[in-house]
Amino acid sequence: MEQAKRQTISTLDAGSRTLADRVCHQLKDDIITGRLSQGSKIVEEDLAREHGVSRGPLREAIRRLEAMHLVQRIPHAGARVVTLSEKMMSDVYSVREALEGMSARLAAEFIKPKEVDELWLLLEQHEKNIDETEGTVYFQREGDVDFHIRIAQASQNQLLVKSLSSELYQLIRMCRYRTAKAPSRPTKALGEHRQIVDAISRRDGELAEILMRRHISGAWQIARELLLKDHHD
Amino acid sequence: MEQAKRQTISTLDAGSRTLADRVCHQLKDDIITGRLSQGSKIVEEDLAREHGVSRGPLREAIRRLEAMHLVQRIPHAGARVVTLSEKMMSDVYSVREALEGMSARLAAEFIKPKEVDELWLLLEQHEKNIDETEGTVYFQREGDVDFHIRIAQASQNQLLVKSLSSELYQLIRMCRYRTAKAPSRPTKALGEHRQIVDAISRRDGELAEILMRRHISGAWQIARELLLKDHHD
DNA sequence: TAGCATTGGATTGTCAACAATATGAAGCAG
DNA sequence: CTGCTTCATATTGTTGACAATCCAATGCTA
Repeated sequence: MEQAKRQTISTLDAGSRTLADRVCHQLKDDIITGRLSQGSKIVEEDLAREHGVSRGPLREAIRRLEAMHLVQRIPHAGARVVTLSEKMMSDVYSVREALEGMSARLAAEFIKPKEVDELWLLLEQHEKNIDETEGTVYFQREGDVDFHIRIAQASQNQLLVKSLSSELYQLIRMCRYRTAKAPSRPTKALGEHRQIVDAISRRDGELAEILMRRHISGAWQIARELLLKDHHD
Repeated sequence: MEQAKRQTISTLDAGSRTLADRVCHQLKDDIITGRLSQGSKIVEEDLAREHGVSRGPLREAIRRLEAMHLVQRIPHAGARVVTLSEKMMSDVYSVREALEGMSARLAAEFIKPKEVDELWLLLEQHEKNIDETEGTVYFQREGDVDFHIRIAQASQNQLLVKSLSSELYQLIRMCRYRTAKAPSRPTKALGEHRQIVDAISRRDGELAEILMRRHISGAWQIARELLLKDHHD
């Protein structure tokens, strides 16, 4: 009954037991929100002083950010914040499509009854949030990520969960942040989520995969159009 | 004309510019070949002394191995070599299927004419190697990895290349090492590779993806049967 | 003036000592 | 005898100083 405490994934919690954890968490947010601008160079000593830690923990933090694809590092030459070009974002969505498509397929095969119930419950909460907040879809976005992560967990594939939640998740958040001004279409997304859960609960893996891939590739189309519009202003 | 020198991926070359690079490379091989047995605990100071470096570079090496999913680390509790259970291997092959399926699909869309020629050339060399070595299929295995990496590169998706070659590649090698006693079926694999390249060169992404996924899931079936047999001896 | 070697400064890589934390054994209460 | 507490030890986390490397500005030569 106390396994819930141990279950928290280290990359998600902010309470961080170690200095490197805390600095990594802060830097991660700084990069995603743009406080550390894209392409800017990272100087270890400066950042270390700025965050009140030694270079050791900071180096570890940077290495973890590298694993999240948030910084690019070259030996002896230093690290730079990743530049999120349209091409890069396209790459991210492609990988997402592949990984989450497999997620949905496996989830249909291996999901536990309890997890199905929890998914339906989650979607109900989403619907309420949409009705209440109407225009303010920020919470919906967080919930959206939650939804996708839960599907991955339902697949019972630990490597998939790790790849998505630890390695790709932050990059996805960064993409979202750039196209956050979108009016979005939470209702449509919710409907698609429902279809996916429905397919999964009916154990139709093939359909679940197709729906999930269409869902993600659709999201990319919307995001892409937004980027093009931004280019024209 | 000198871009070829710079093109070498840091995670692949053994000549390593930094101590952490070299130690990481050595540890990686130690884990894959079993010199560091699965599940064994990793003590920083011991390994550092053993490899003639300080704890600093060794810690970095371990963190990189963690990013390759070769070791699991718990704060303040230390790191252990990953245990490659059948379930774990199954997870790896599922992720491979998703990622490399997308690779093939994108390659069909974006591959350059020059790369198509190089792929056909590669397959010819494989055929020669099979004829010459007959039973000794070790080189084929190396070449096989080369084939899959090249498809990823042909997809023009940098994230895909990185995910496969840096993060998953070593885990795949480790799986292979466990099922290496297999008589394998290089000729059959070669035929499947041909089909895949054929589909790609005809720009049929959908088919290329299906063929690639079937190819990988087939390889897993073979490997799985081998594991079951091993269990019975 | 253009091109190249040199050198100074900045930045990363490496080291060894110190502090914080967890693991396991021993002792004690119940 | 069992379960908990306490404490010693081993191991990881952190720090600041030192060495190796790279980058750019400077001056020299043709």
